[in-house]
This record gives sequence, C-alpha cells and structure tokens, in this order.
Amino acid sequence: MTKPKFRCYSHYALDTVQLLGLMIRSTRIERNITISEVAERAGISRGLVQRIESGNMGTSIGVAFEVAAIVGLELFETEPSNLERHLSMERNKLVLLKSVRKKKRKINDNF
Amino acid sequence: MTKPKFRCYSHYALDTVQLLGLMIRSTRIERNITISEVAERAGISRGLVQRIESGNMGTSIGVAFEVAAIVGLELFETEPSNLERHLSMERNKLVLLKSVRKKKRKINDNF
DNA sequence: TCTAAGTGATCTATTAATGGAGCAAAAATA
DNA sequence: TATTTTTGCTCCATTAATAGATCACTTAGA
Repeated sequence: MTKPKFRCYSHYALDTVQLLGLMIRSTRIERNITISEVAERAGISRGLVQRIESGNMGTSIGVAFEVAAIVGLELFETEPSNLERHLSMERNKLVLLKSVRKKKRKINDNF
Repeated sequence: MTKPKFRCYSHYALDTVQLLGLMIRSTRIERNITISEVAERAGISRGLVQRIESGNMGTSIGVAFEVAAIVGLELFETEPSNLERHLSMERNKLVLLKSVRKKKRKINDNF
C-alpha cells in the first residue's frame, strides 16, 4: 500500500472524531477551562488542543484521549473504576481468541 | 511548551487507548477478519493495524476510528443513526457556549 | 462602549508516524 | 506432525504532525 496523499475516511469515522471534539469542547467550556489551561496540563501546544476540538483526523489518539480525560470527559465507561474491569475482561477474552484463518475459496474452480 | 522526547500520559488515557485496541482486535477475530484484510480495506499498512490493536498512543485518531468502523465496532453510539443526532445536538449546544473567561484572582492582595 | 482575554488560523523548523520489506514465531488445519 | 497462513516485530526512507511564534478576530466583562 503506497502512502496516499489524501487519506479517505468513511462518513462514520469523520462523524465520530468530530463528535469527540465537540464533546471535549462543550465539556471544557461547561467546566470553565481555557484552551491554554488544557494545553498546559496536557503538555501540548494550544494549537493542538484546537485541532483536537475541531475534529482533526490526524491528531494522535493518545493526546486526544488525554485531553478528554483532562476536561473530565469519560470515554466508553461512565465510571473510571469500570475501565480497569472492562480492560481485564477484554484481555481475558483475547486469551482464547488468537488468529484468524480464512477458508480457502477454492470452490467451483473445476468447470 | 517545548516538544518532549517522551510524552507523558495519564493512566486513564493509556487504559482507554488500550481498551479500544483490544475491543477492535476481539471484534475483528470474532467476525473472522484478518489484519491484512482490515489494512487493505482501510488503505493502510498491516503494521499500522497492529499498532492500533496493541494500543499505540501515537497512531492517528482518524485511522484508529476508521479501523474500528471497518471491523464493526461502534464508538459512543449503539446505532449509527444516533451518531448524526448526537452530533447535531452537540453543534447546537456549542452555538451558545462560546469562550471561557477566567475570573481575576485579585483577592487578598492588599495585606 | 472599551478593553483585555480568549480563540482561530497560518507559517516554518523540528520531531514523530507511516509504509514497505523482511524475518521469525505462533497458530490453524490438513 | 507437516504445512501454510497469520501474526509480531525491526529497520529505514518518506511523509505527516507538532511546537512556537505571530496576527486578526471574537467574546466577556468592566
């Protein structure tokens, strides 16, 4: 796969990233925190917080989730304590689920 | 803020990104899709899918959410139709919420 | 209304992510 | 068990993201 000049995103992915940005922004404003404060606490630049809030697809997921945590927006879990539980559940699940094996598609090849 | 050599993440952000990766992986395996297939459908490399599934903090949020969508993992919303509704709700909310103004902390400065 | 704080945006040097190839280990199944 | 697919990982060249500074515009509050 050669690296594309302009990456193509599905409507769903675009909407999801934009929704996350808007939720971060509204939560931040509701709790009376400035962009500069968030940037300082996250250890990133002011411009990067702006790009995250505006739904930029290229920002790194770690920083975006860190910003969400700083403003107090909870992802996936309503309670932080559930996060650990959910995490270990998924880890246990994946002990059984290993790799995927595709069935050979060699049917109807002799006519 | 000078760009740090090693960025520092909160435990919560680390767990959240890792959880997303694990959920993508288990959903992918349950639905019998290989990493290579996901990579091809997302238009990215096989290694990048691996990094996303292993909870790498530096991968771009757009690609990570695209991969989640491809394996059929729904973020934030249980139904895709709710996503649009949620999005417009947030947009409407932010019409009123503009910028944050910090109170001047000029109390007790004359003693 | 006036003023300062907050925000949005652009530009460039620096830093980091990604693709692609290759290799070894693990896992599925014949 | 033998064999082939899938996966995990490393390396490096290329491409993209980020920091930092700056400027204009918007907003909140005096």
